Amino acid sequence: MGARETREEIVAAADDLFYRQGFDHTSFADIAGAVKLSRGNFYYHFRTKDEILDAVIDRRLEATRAMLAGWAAEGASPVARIECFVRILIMNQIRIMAYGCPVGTLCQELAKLDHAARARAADVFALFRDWLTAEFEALGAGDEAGALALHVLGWSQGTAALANAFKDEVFVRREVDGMCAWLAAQARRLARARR
Amino acid sequence: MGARETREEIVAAADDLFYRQGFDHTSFADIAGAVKLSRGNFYYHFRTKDEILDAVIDRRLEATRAMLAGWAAEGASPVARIECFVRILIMNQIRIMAYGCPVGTLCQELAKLDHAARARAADVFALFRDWLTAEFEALGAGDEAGALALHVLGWSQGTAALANAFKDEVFVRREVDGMCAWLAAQARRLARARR
DNA sequence: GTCTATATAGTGATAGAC
DNA sequence: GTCTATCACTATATAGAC
Repeated sequence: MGARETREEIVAAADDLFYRQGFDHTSFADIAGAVKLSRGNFYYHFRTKDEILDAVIDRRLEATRAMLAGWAAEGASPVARIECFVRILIMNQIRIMAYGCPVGTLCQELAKLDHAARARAADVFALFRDWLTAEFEALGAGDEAGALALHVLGWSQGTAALANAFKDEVFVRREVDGMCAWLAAQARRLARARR
Repeated sequence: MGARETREEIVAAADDLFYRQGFDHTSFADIAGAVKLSRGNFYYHFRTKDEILDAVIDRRLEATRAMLAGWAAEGASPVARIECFVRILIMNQIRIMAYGCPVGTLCQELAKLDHAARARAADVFALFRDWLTAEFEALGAGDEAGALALHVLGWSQGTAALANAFKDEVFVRREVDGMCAWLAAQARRLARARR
């Protein structure tokens, strides 16, 4: 097999394992086993664990950009597009209840490890923040857009954290509905202010 | 030194290290070093790492009960008492920006490790949830109390998660103000409904 | 590009002297 | 109650054969 394809298989497997088991708790042997490679051969593709982490973060940044671009095309209005973001809590509910939010949990783990890649992991959060900010600007939020974006992002993070701790589907549904209602209220308020 | 005191020193050191470095990443050697014990002697006090974790969770449960009891005595009204909870985001801001919320991060790590103590770690969350629920009931929220409690708890979790990722003090301040304003609005709404 | 074999360091955990 | 010495295991990482 070509080195390029093998490398990508490794990164995909590492991405999944880092999410489900955590970065520190996932060994080279785990990843090598998942792609059916010997540990020796593994080092031909990646020399250090930090190199794999960098590649995984790159992959997540790219996947996030693609997802955000998809929502931008899918939603007819800023409200509809922001609702796409909110709904990932429902769409990924089972995985979130089991393993938490992939973005938030990696950031938190790297913070505890005091890892050099900590800032790059937070860049995934920044992609969401900037995308949401642009949508709130399109809604006419002006200077307020950044604050509204962080509020929605934080709200969804908190919902994911408690979904993981309590495994309460009703809670998740209720918070998502609350977010959508809040979003509609903000849209009305901003529309009034614009007149 | 008495075994009791040594044991408590170990648990206090482990509590701190588990918070700052994570449970899995903290070794026996780290804890033994922090309390200036040899690793051999260490095993006289705790036979397994899971035993230390159990003791740390017990300690956190006890500390949380004491804190909640303190707030119950301190605040003159349910709103004032719930504001005590909200303000821990400000009081512990520096540590939260560095290491996240102690409760949330331990729950998330144990979830990834698929650790047996996962449910007991979530019990600390449950203490906050039940205390907040009782306060919202005192505010006249009735059946709604549990949902309002989880909403505040989730909001503070999300704020802690993003505070850790972005280290943005202005954001934390703004969300805390937002929580207090939301709380006041809920109190007004419930007071109206009671009339 | 893939493998086996191996070096080195750290882990949780135990035994037994003092 | 505290220590040193040690065990079995796993981790990252390397060397070199094929």
